[in-house]
Amino acid sequence: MVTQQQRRAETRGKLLKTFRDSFLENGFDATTTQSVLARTGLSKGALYHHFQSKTEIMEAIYQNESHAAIDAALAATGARATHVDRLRDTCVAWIRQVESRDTSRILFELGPAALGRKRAKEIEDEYSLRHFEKMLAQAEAAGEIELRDPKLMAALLNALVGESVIYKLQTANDPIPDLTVAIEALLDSCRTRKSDTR
Amino acid sequence: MVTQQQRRAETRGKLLKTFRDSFLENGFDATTTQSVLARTGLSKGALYHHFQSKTEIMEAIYQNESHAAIDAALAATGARATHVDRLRDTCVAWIRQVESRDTSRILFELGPAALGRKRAKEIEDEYSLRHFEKMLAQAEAAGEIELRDPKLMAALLNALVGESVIYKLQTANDPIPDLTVAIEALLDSCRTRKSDTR
DNA sequence: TAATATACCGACCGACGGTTTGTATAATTG
DNA sequence: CAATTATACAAACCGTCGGTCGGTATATTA
Repeated sequence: MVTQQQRRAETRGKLLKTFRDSFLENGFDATTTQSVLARTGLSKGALYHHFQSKTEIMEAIYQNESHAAIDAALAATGARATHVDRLRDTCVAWIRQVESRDTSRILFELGPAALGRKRAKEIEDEYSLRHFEKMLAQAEAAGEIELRDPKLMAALLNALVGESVIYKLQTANDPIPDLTVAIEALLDSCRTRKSDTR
Repeated sequence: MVTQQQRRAETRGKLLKTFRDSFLENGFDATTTQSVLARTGLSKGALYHHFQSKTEIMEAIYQNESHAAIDAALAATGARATHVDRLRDTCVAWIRQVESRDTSRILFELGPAALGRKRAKEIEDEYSLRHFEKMLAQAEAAGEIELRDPKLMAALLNALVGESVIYKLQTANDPIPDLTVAIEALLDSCRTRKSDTR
């Protein structure tokens, strides 16, 4: 006998996975509930039993992907001499891990298109931006930097990383060398005297 | 007797304006062809006589807005001592002019939602990014800076400005002071020795 | 003035996201 | 271990969307 919990998790997972696959294969516009349901063998009843709307599914996919990407970048960044170093290396790790384009397509195409740029940004802020702010706060607490507007600095760092991902996807060029310099420059601009070694 | 040219321009303009107004009032999702046409008093026939698709209208609106915003920023920036100074001030002017939120809502909400982030970026690149690249090229030609990857630098500048606009819209804070520092830092990082006055 | 091209109307279409009613199966209760 | 209830799903159905198409009135051209 199959328990309901098992069925529930299985069906929900299948729906999420099939939506994600369909988006990556056919793009957002071609990812209709009907076509996805046909692929799963499930019906509308199943879909709207597990989710309230198509948007809710898209949010779930976007959120999963966003969290996973950040976690991976953080995991790829070990201990460093200073918080600023660690912050910079996390940004670089973020870019470097974008080898399979799937993650970034979901973050930069699916998100804004399906949820609107505003809502996508909210979800992003909940997690990704919080990490930037936290790392900046740590660096500030350690006396490495001094920030007038920490939230803006976090947003600017985030923008640089995001733009670099898009750049990496659209051109064949490697943005990492220049991005490293750019981030370094940004962080230098708010370094405190005592830690400024130049 | 009314000439066809007059009618054509008038109707086309009315359609564009009403779509734009409706988006700003009701958001993208609520801006349906039917509701807009009801406001104009025109019919579907008229709409699809002047435009091939709803997307084509959105592109036109987005493009108009994008060009106008850049032109305004450039116009607000007079002569400066160096090309780098002028570039920085153009960025600041860009932000400063975002007082009526209409323009930025169209650039940052309508664009990606209606056209997809990819297409929106293409349109942006055609004009906005070209200007950044040109100004960077001038600065480089004058020996002020030295660039390994001019396209990336233009994209990064663009990202900083874009993010600041969003920040300005979502918070009450003024991003200009910190943004100025950030841009300055970015440009400093690729300054040539001879012009480095620090 | 006759012929043609342009501007527009409005009924119509397929497909979309979403709702609702019905049913088999698992979980709970006495 | 029945009887009842809650869960998981099926599928017919609905309103609305963007878009098409044949027809008509007005302007342009020959």
